[in-house]
Amino acid sequence: MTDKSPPSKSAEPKLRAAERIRRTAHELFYREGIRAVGVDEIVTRAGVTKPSLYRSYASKDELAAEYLRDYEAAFWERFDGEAQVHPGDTRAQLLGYMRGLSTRATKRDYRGCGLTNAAVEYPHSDHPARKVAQTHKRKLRTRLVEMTTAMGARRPDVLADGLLLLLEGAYASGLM
Amino acid sequence: MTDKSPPSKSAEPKLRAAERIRRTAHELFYREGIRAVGVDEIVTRAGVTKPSLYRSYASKDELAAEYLRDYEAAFWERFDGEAQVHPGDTRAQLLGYMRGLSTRATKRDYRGCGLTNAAVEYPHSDHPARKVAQTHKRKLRTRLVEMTTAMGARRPDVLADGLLLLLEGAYASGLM
DNA sequence: CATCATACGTACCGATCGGTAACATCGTCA
DNA sequence: TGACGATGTTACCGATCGGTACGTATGATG
Repeated sequence: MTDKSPPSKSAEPKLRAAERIRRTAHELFYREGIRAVGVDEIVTRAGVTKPSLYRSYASKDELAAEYLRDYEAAFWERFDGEAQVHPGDTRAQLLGYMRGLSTRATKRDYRGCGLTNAAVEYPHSDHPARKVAQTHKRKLRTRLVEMTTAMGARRPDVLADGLLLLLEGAYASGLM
Repeated sequence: MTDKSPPSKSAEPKLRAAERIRRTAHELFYREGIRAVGVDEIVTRAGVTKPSLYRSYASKDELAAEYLRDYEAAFWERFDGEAQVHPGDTRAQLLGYMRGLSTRATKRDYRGCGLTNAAVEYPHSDHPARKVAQTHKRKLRTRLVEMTTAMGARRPDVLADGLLLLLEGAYASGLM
């Protein structure tokens, strides 16, 4: 309403409806779980209609995958953000992320890691959502090995696995 | 068919149908997730019919809660089993459980902790399944504090939380 | 003004969800 | 035998699921 600006020269093919759906789905999927949220509820709360959803997303599963891609992007923003706060100091970067995580995980609306949760909800590896989650966890492990290597760890992969254990433990413990 | 033995003098009020449902539900709920499994699939695979399910269980949610109670019983069996293998040695008991867990968690059909998974699927604390999960995790923490106290830890609760983090991390890491 | 594509809404679809009513059948035990 | 409790059979319910055919508003361009 208050935004009467023209669509500008943005190269984005998607406009307002798709974005509203995207954000509403993100919020609902994270808070209630993907399976627990129907497409009707999404479009209702987004103030749009169902055909608008299916014009931008092939299926609910694809919308879920998109949600997870957004979630992953936000994760890397937080994670890599520490690299800029503590340039060169890998150990401080990790500790920085852990500290931020512990802060977030103790908030009342924390519901764990959206990617891990999706893997719980969709155990089959051929599901779009599961694929995003699985790929991300692999990337994260690779990243952690790079970091522990840079730290000069004697057994970088073992340390990386330990860190992964700690991270997942913090995610899971935060949701209860 | 091959089992023609009479129901014996067992004091169990429940017979064959309820038990078949119980075990089938346990397997399906753990493997596919609770929300992913419909009651029709359960009764079909159990070789019974829907009315039989609802004669023994008030609702699907209650059946899910029952599944989690069974899961929890199996957990304590494993966990307390270590107390008998290493009597008096609390540290060895914990390590023993961790070792057993790491073995199970690396198997291909491992799908994480059923109780944690249920908490992911049902975020609302008024849900029967969620209640079972939440209560269990609290009991486990209490138990861990007792053990770390017995071990003479300087800060038993802090160590217990650390162990809880490790456990949940192992559960979550095992499912991907 | 007429045109035309883009974006959106109305109304509906078949399938499946959890759950139930009513009745037939079976085995057990008195 | 007769009565009873547990189970199976069949058919059904309203609600909700994910998904779609088709008409309508809008806004820029000729």
